[in-house]
Amino acid sequence: MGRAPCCDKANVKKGPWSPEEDAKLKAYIEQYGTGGNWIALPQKIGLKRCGKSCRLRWLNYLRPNIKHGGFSEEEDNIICSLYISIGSRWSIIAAQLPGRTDNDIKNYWNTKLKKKLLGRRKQSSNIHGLSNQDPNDPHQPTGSDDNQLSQGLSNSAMERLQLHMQLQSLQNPFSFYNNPALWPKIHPLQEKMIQNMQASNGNPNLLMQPLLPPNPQPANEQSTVHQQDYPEISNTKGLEGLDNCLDGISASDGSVPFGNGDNLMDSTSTDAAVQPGSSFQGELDVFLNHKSSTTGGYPQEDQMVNQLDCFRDINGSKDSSIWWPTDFDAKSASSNSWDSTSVLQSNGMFQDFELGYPM
DNA sequence: AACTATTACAACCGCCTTTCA
DNA sequence: CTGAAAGGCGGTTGTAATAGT
Repeated sequence: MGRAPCCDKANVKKGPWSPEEDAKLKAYIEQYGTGGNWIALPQKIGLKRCGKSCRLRWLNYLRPNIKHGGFSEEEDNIICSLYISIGSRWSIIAAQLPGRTDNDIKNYWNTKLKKKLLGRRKQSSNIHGLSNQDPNDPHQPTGSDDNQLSQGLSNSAMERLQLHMQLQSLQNPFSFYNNPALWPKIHPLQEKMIQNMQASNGNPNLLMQPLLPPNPQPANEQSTVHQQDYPEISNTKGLEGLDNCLDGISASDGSVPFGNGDNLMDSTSTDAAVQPGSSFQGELDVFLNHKSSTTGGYPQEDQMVNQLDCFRDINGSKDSSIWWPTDFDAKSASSNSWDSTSVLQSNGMFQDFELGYPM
Protein backbone atom coordinates (compact mmCIF):
# COMPACT_ATOMS: atom_id res chain seq x y z
CA MET A 1 0.00 0.00 0.00
CA GLY A 2 1.59 3.17 -1.19
CA ARG A 3 1.66 6.49 0.41
CA ALA A 4 -1.06 8.98 -0.40
CA PRO A 5 0.15 11.80 -2.62
CA CYS A 6 0.56 15.15 -0.95
CA CYS A 7 -1.68 16.76 -3.53
CA ASP A 8 -3.94 15.98 -6.44
CA LYS A 9 -1.37 15.43 -9.14
CA ALA A 10 -3.96 15.84 -11.87
CA ASN A 11 -4.89 19.34 -10.82
CA VAL A 12 -1.51 20.84 -10.09
CA LYS A 13 0.62 22.76 -12.49
CA LYS A 14 4.16 21.61 -12.97
CA GLY A 15 7.20 23.11 -14.57
CA PRO A 16 8.69 26.57 -14.36
CA TRP A 17 7.00 29.20 -12.26
CA SER A 18 5.58 32.24 -13.98
CA PRO A 19 6.30 35.73 -12.65
CA GLU A 20 2.65 36.00 -11.70
CA GLU A 21 2.81 32.86 -9.61
CA ASP A 22 5.99 34.07 -7.97
CA ALA A 23 4.41 37.40 -7.17
CA LYS A 24 1.34 35.78 -5.68
CA LEU A 25 3.31 33.42 -3.51
CA LYS A 26 5.80 36.03 -2.38
CA ALA A 27 3.16 38.60 -1.58
CA TYR A 28 1.08 36.17 0.39
CA ILE A 29 3.92 34.76 2.46
CA GLU A 30 5.35 38.17 3.17
CA GLN A 31 1.97 39.32 4.39
CA TYR A 32 0.60 36.27 6.14
CA GLY A 33 3.46 33.80 6.43
CA THR A 34 3.00 30.18 5.53
CA GLY A 35 0.50 29.53 8.24
CA GLY A 36 2.47 26.46 9.09
CA ASN A 37 0.84 24.50 6.34
CA TRP A 38 2.40 24.40 2.92
CA ILE A 39 -0.13 21.96 1.59
CA ALA A 40 -3.01 24.33 2.21
CA LEU A 41 -1.12 27.37 1.03
CA PRO A 42 -1.62 27.12 -2.74
CA GLN A 43 -5.36 26.81 -2.29
CA LYS A 44 -5.46 29.90 -0.14
CA ILE A 45 -3.52 31.86 -2.72
CA GLY A 46 -5.30 30.39 -5.68
CA LEU A 47 -2.27 28.70 -7.13
CA LYS A 48 -2.57 25.41 -8.91
CA ARG A 49 0.65 24.19 -7.40
CA CYS A 50 1.63 21.45 -5.06
CA GLY A 51 2.35 22.69 -1.56
CA LYS A 52 5.76 21.16 -1.70
CA SER A 53 6.44 22.98 -4.90
CA CYS A 54 5.44 26.26 -3.25
CA ARG A 55 7.73 25.55 -0.34
CA LEU A 56 10.63 24.78 -2.65
CA ARG A 57 10.02 27.84 -4.76
CA TRP A 58 9.97 30.05 -1.70
CA LEU A 59 13.00 28.51 -0.05
CA ASN A 60 15.15 28.31 -3.12
CA TYR A 61 14.17 31.37 -5.01
CA LEU A 62 11.72 33.82 -3.52
CA ARG A 63 12.71 34.29 0.08
CA PRO A 64 14.76 37.34 0.90
CA ASN A 65 18.55 37.46 0.99
CA ILE A 66 19.04 34.59 -1.40
CA LYS A 67 22.30 34.67 -3.27
CA HIS A 68 22.55 33.04 -6.66
CA GLY A 69 25.77 32.14 -8.40
CA GLY A 70 29.00 34.00 -7.88
CA PHE A 71 30.45 31.61 -5.36
CA SER A 72 33.59 32.98 -3.82
CA GLU A 73 36.77 31.00 -3.33
CA GLU A 74 36.13 31.01 0.36
CA GLU A 75 32.73 29.50 -0.24
CA ASP A 76 34.31 26.95 -2.56
CA ASN A 77 36.68 26.02 0.22
CA ILE A 78 33.92 25.69 2.74
CA ILE A 79 31.84 23.57 0.44
CA CYS A 80 34.75 21.30 -0.40
CA SER A 81 35.83 20.98 3.17
CA LEU A 82 32.38 20.19 4.42
CA TYR A 83 31.64 17.85 1.56
CA ILE A 84 34.76 15.92 2.41
CA SER A 85 33.83 15.89 6.05
CA ILE A 86 30.13 15.17 5.96
CA GLY A 87 29.31 14.20 2.42
CA SER A 88 26.25 15.32 0.57
CA ARG A 89 24.44 16.79 3.52
CA TRP A 90 23.59 19.83 1.53
CA SER A 91 21.28 21.35 4.06
CA ILE A 92 24.02 21.31 6.66
CA ILE A 93 26.53 22.72 4.24
CA ALA A 94 24.05 25.39 3.22
CA ALA A 95 23.61 26.30 6.86
CA GLN A 96 27.24 27.40 6.91
CA LEU A 97 26.82 29.64 3.90
CA PRO A 98 24.32 32.40 4.62
CA GLY A 99 22.13 33.19 1.68
CA ARG A 100 22.89 29.96 -0.07
CA THR A 101 20.35 27.21 -0.48
CA ASP A 102 21.03 23.53 -0.32
CA ASN A 103 19.74 23.20 -3.85
CA ASP A 104 22.06 25.89 -5.09
CA ILE A 105 25.08 24.35 -3.44
CA LYS A 106 24.14 20.91 -4.63
CA ASN A 107 23.86 22.16 -8.21
CA TYR A 108 27.04 24.12 -7.90
CA TRP A 109 28.92 21.14 -6.62
CA ASN A 110 27.58 18.78 -9.26
CA THR A 111 28.04 21.09 -12.20
CA LYS A 112 31.05 23.21 -11.41
CA LEU A 113 32.99 22.57 -8.27
CA LYS A 114 33.48 18.88 -8.79
CA LYS A 115 34.64 19.48 -12.34
CA LYS A 116 36.78 22.35 -11.24
CA LEU A 117 38.60 20.08 -8.89
CA LEU A 118 38.93 17.34 -11.45
CA GLY A 119 40.12 19.77 -14.10
CA ARG A 120 42.70 21.32 -11.84
CA ARG A 121 43.82 17.91 -10.86
CA LYS A 122 44.57 16.99 -14.44
CA GLN A 123 46.34 20.28 -14.92
CA SER A 124 48.32 19.86 -11.78
CA SER A 125 49.26 16.33 -12.66
CA ASN A 126 50.54 17.42 -16.04
CA ILE A 127 52.49 20.29 -14.59
CA HIS A 128 54.13 18.19 -11.97
CA GLY A 129 54.65 15.22 -14.23
CA LEU A 130 52.56 13.15 -11.93
CA SER A 131 50.32 10.28 -12.72
CA ASN A 132 47.39 11.09 -14.90
CA GLN A 133 45.45 8.15 -13.78
CA ASP A 134 41.88 8.90 -13.14
CA PRO A 135 40.04 6.09 -11.44
CA ASN A 136 36.81 7.48 -12.82
CA ASP A 137 38.01 7.66 -16.36
CA PRO A 138 37.33 4.41 -18.20
CA HIS A 139 39.55 5.50 -21.08
CA GLN A 140 42.59 5.53 -18.96
CA PRO A 141 44.44 2.50 -17.80
CA THR A 142 42.77 1.28 -14.69
CA GLY A 143 44.61 0.75 -11.50
CA SER A 144 44.38 -2.94 -11.62
CA ASP A 145 47.89 -3.06 -10.39
CA ASP A 146 47.80 -2.14 -6.76
CA ASN A 147 51.21 -0.60 -6.75
CA GLN A 148 50.38 1.47 -9.75
CA LEU A 149 47.18 2.55 -8.16
CA SER A 150 48.72 3.49 -4.90
CA GLN A 151 51.44 5.30 -6.74
CA GLY A 152 48.77 7.27 -8.53
CA LEU A 153 47.03 7.92 -5.30
CA SER A 154 50.12 9.16 -3.65
CA ASN A 155 50.60 11.76 -6.31
CA SER A 156 47.18 13.17 -6.60
CA ALA A 157 45.34 15.33 -4.18
CA MET A 158 42.19 14.67 -6.09
CA GLU A 159 42.41 11.01 -5.48
CA ARG A 160 42.99 11.76 -1.87
CA LEU A 161 39.89 13.84 -2.02
CA GLN A 162 38.08 10.89 -3.48
CA LEU A 163 39.42 8.70 -0.74
CA HIS A 164 38.10 11.17 1.75
CA MET A 165 34.78 10.91 0.05
CA GLN A 166 34.92 7.16 0.28
CA LEU A 167 35.90 7.42 3.87
CA GLN A 168 33.07 9.77 4.49
CA SER A 169 30.61 7.48 2.83
CA LEU A 170 31.74 4.73 5.10
CA GLN A 171 31.26 6.87 8.15
CA ASN A 172 34.84 6.77 9.18
CA PRO A 173 35.54 7.60 12.78
CA PHE A 174 37.34 10.76 11.84
CA SER A 175 34.61 12.25 9.79
CA PHE A 176 32.78 15.38 10.73
CA TYR A 177 30.25 13.48 12.80
CA ASN A 178 32.80 11.72 14.86
CA ASN A 179 35.34 14.42 15.19
CA PRO A 180 34.39 17.15 17.61
CA ALA A 181 37.35 19.13 16.37
CA LEU A 182 35.54 19.49 13.07
CA TRP A 183 32.42 20.92 14.64
CA PRO A 184 32.19 24.52 13.69
CA LYS A 185 32.66 26.76 16.66
CA ILE A 186 32.11 24.18 19.30
CA HIS A 187 30.53 25.57 22.36
CA PRO A 188 32.69 25.44 25.49
CA LEU A 189 29.88 23.73 27.33
CA GLN A 190 29.60 21.17 24.63
CA GLU A 191 33.30 20.54 24.87
CA LYS A 192 32.96 20.12 28.60
CA MET A 193 30.11 17.73 28.11
CA ILE A 194 32.25 15.58 25.88
CA GLN A 195 34.99 15.64 28.42
CA ASN A 196 32.56 14.61 31.12
CA MET A 197 31.17 11.82 29.03
CA GLN A 198 34.59 10.55 28.25
CA ALA A 199 35.76 10.91 31.80
CA SER A 200 32.77 9.05 33.16
CA ASN A 201 33.20 6.33 30.62
CA GLY A 202 36.94 6.18 30.83
CA ASN A 203 37.08 5.80 27.11
CA PRO A 204 38.16 8.66 24.94
CA ASN A 205 36.60 7.02 21.92
CA LEU A 206 33.23 6.72 23.49
CA LEU A 207 31.48 8.50 20.72
CA MET A 208 32.95 6.47 17.99
CA GLN A 209 32.89 3.18 19.68
CA PRO A 210 29.87 1.78 17.91
CA LEU A 211 31.45 2.60 14.57
CA LEU A 212 34.86 1.21 15.06
CA PRO A 213 35.64 -2.06 13.37
CA PRO A 214 37.87 -4.59 14.98
CA ASN A 215 41.17 -2.85 14.92
CA PRO A 216 43.54 -4.62 12.58
CA GLN A 217 46.56 -2.76 13.84
CA PRO A 218 48.87 -3.19 16.77
CA ALA A 219 47.78 -1.31 19.83
CA ASN A 220 50.55 1.20 19.55
CA GLU A 221 49.34 2.20 16.10
CA GLN A 222 45.76 2.71 17.03
CA SER A 223 44.09 5.93 16.09
CA THR A 224 43.67 7.24 19.55
CA VAL A 225 41.77 10.44 20.00
CA HIS A 226 42.28 12.24 23.21
CA GLN A 227 40.03 15.01 24.30
CA GLN A 228 43.01 17.20 25.04
CA ASP A 229 43.88 16.88 21.40
CA TYR A 230 40.72 18.66 20.40
CA PRO A 231 41.48 22.26 19.76
CA GLU A 232 39.19 24.82 21.21
CA ILE A 233 37.78 26.32 18.12
CA SER A 234 37.33 30.00 18.60
CA ASN A 235 34.86 32.16 16.78
CA THR A 236 37.43 33.37 14.35
CA LYS A 237 39.20 30.12 13.88
CA GLY A 238 36.31 27.79 13.40
CA LEU A 239 36.90 27.34 9.72
CA GLU A 240 40.59 27.29 10.16
CA GLY A 241 40.17 24.55 12.65
CA LEU A 242 38.05 22.76 10.16
CA ASP A 243 40.72 23.08 7.56
CA ASN A 244 43.40 21.95 9.88
CA CYS A 245 41.39 19.00 10.91
CA LEU A 246 41.17 18.03 7.29
CA ASP A 247 44.88 17.78 7.47
CA GLY A 248 44.36 15.36 10.25
CA ILE A 249 41.94 13.31 8.26
CA SER A 250 44.37 13.08 5.45
CA ALA A 251 47.22 12.13 7.67
CA SER A 252 48.82 9.33 5.83
CA ASP A 253 49.68 7.15 8.73
CA GLY A 254 46.26 7.36 10.27
CA SER A 255 47.74 7.44 13.69
CA VAL A 256 47.43 11.12 14.26
CA PRO A 257 44.23 12.07 12.56
CA PHE A 258 43.87 15.07 14.77
CA GLY A 259 47.52 15.71 15.20
CA ASN A 260 48.55 17.49 18.26
CA GLY A 261 46.97 20.65 19.40
CA ASP A 262 49.88 22.72 18.24
CA ASN A 263 49.61 21.66 14.68
CA LEU A 264 45.91 21.81 14.60
CA MET A 265 45.52 25.39 15.50
CA ASP A 266 48.80 26.70 14.43
CA SER A 267 47.57 29.66 12.48
CA THR A 268 51.10 30.77 11.87
CA SER A 269 51.76 27.86 9.61
CA THR A 270 52.68 28.93 6.15
CA ASP A 271 52.58 27.00 2.97
CA ALA A 272 56.30 26.60 3.19
CA ALA A 273 56.01 25.28 6.67
CA VAL A 274 53.43 22.71 5.76
CA GLN A 275 54.90 19.28 5.58
CA PRO A 276 54.36 17.54 2.30
CA GLY A 277 51.76 14.91 2.69
CA SER A 278 50.28 16.39 5.80
CA SER A 279 48.29 19.28 4.46
CA PHE A 280 45.30 18.36 2.50
CA GLN A 281 44.10 21.91 2.78
CA GLY A 282 47.20 23.12 1.04
CA GLU A 283 46.48 20.87 -1.86
CA LEU A 284 42.89 21.93 -1.85
CA ASP A 285 44.07 25.48 -2.10
CA VAL A 286 46.19 24.58 -5.06
CA PHE A 287 43.23 23.07 -6.82
CA LEU A 288 40.85 25.80 -5.93
CA ASN A 289 42.98 28.89 -5.99
CA HIS A 290 46.06 28.05 -8.03
CA LYS A 291 48.05 28.72 -4.92
CA SER A 292 51.58 27.55 -5.13
CA SER A 293 52.25 24.77 -2.80
CA THR A 294 55.05 22.40 -2.23
CA THR A 295 54.01 19.00 -3.39
CA GLY A 296 55.65 15.81 -2.58
CA GLY A 297 55.13 12.16 -2.20
CA TYR A 298 53.09 10.56 0.46
CA PRO A 299 55.40 7.81 1.52
CA GLN A 300 52.97 6.07 3.76
CA GLU A 301 49.99 6.30 1.51
CA ASP A 302 50.02 2.62 0.78
CA GLN A 303 49.48 2.12 4.40
CA MET A 304 46.66 4.59 4.33
CA VAL A 305 45.01 2.70 1.52
CA ASN A 306 45.34 -0.44 3.54
CA GLN A 307 43.77 1.27 6.45
CA LEU A 308 40.89 2.33 4.28
CA ASP A 309 40.16 -1.33 3.85
CA CYS A 310 39.53 -1.65 7.51
CA PHE A 311 36.58 0.68 7.15
CA ARG A 312 35.01 -1.05 4.25
CA ASP A 313 33.14 -3.47 6.44
CA ILE A 314 31.49 -0.77 8.38
CA ASN A 315 27.84 -0.39 7.71
CA GLY A 316 27.73 2.91 5.90
CA SER A 317 24.30 3.86 7.07
CA LYS A 318 24.07 7.35 8.40
CA ASP A 319 21.92 5.91 11.12
CA SER A 320 25.08 4.63 12.66
CA SER A 321 25.78 8.13 13.79
CA ILE A 322 23.51 7.48 16.65
CA TRP A 323 25.03 10.05 18.90
CA TRP A 324 24.50 12.92 16.55
CA PRO A 325 21.88 15.25 17.89
CA THR A 326 19.09 15.17 15.40
CA ASP A 327 18.16 18.64 16.44
CA PHE A 328 21.25 19.85 14.72
CA ASP A 329 19.96 18.95 11.32
CA ALA A 330 16.61 20.40 11.94
CA LYS A 331 17.88 23.56 13.53
CA SER A 332 20.60 24.19 11.06
CA ALA A 333 18.40 23.49 8.12
CA SER A 334 15.56 25.57 9.37
CA SER A 335 17.77 28.43 10.32
CA ASN A 336 19.09 28.45 6.83
CA SER A 337 15.72 28.06 5.31
CA TRP A 338 14.05 30.89 7.07
CA ASP A 339 16.43 33.52 8.15
CA SER A 340 19.69 32.55 6.55
CA THR A 341 21.27 32.53 9.96
CA SER A 342 24.33 30.44 9.86
CA VAL A 343 24.78 27.91 12.55
CA LEU A 344 28.28 29.17 12.77
CA GLN A 345 26.97 32.54 13.62
CA SER A 346 24.06 31.64 15.76
CA ASN A 347 25.86 30.11 18.68
CA GLY A 348 22.98 27.74 18.85
CA MET A 349 24.37 24.67 17.27
CA PHE A 350 24.41 22.66 20.43
CA GLN A 351 21.88 24.48 22.47
CA ASP A 352 19.43 21.66 22.54
CA PHE A 353 22.20 19.25 23.22
CA GLU A 354 23.22 21.26 26.21
CA LEU A 355 19.70 21.40 27.50
CA GLY A 356 19.52 17.67 27.46
CA TYR A 357 22.61 17.20 29.57
CA PRO A 358 23.06 18.85 32.94
CA MET A 359 26.49 20.39 33.16
C1' DA B 1 23.12 28.96 -40.53
C1' DA B 2 22.04 24.57 -38.72
C1' DC B 3 22.88 20.98 -35.88
C1' DT B 4 24.83 18.73 -31.79
C1' DA B 5 26.93 18.60 -27.34
C1' DT B 6 27.55 20.58 -23.07
C1' DT B 7 26.42 23.34 -19.15
C1' DA B 8 23.68 25.39 -15.59
C1' DC B 9 19.94 25.50 -12.89
C1' DA B 10 15.08 25.04 -11.62
C1' DA B 11 11.97 21.79 -10.38
C1' DC B 12 10.23 17.22 -9.38
C1' DC B 13 10.23 12.67 -7.08
C1' DG B 14 10.37 9.59 -3.53
C1' DC B 15 11.91 8.42 0.85
C1' DC B 16 12.55 9.36 5.70
C1' DT B 17 11.45 11.98 9.84
C1' DT B 18 8.52 14.65 12.64
C1' DT B 19 4.21 16.14 14.31
C1' DC B 20 -0.24 15.67 15.90
C1' DA B 21 -4.93 14.01 16.47
C1' DC C 1 0.30 4.10 21.09
C1' DT C 2 -0.67 4.44 16.34
C1' DG C 3 -1.20 6.01 11.87
C1' DA C 4 -1.96 9.75 8.74
C1' DA C 5 -0.40 14.18 7.25
C1' DA C 6 3.06 17.38 6.58
C1' DG C 7 7.86 18.81 6.49
C1' DG C 8 12.41 18.14 5.00
C1' DC C 9 16.05 16.33 2.38
C1' DG C 10 18.99 14.32 -1.26
C1' DG C 11 19.00 12.41 -5.79
C1' DT C 12 17.52 12.91 -10.29
C1' DT C 13 15.41 14.86 -14.35
C1' DG C 14 13.94 18.39 -17.68
C1' DT C 15 14.97 22.24 -20.22
C1' DA C 16 16.79 26.65 -21.68
C1' DA C 17 21.06 28.79 -22.75
C1' DT C 18 25.51 28.52 -24.57
C1' DA C 19 29.51 26.62 -26.96
C1' DG C 20 31.45 23.95 -30.45
C1' DT C 21 31.56 21.90 -35.05
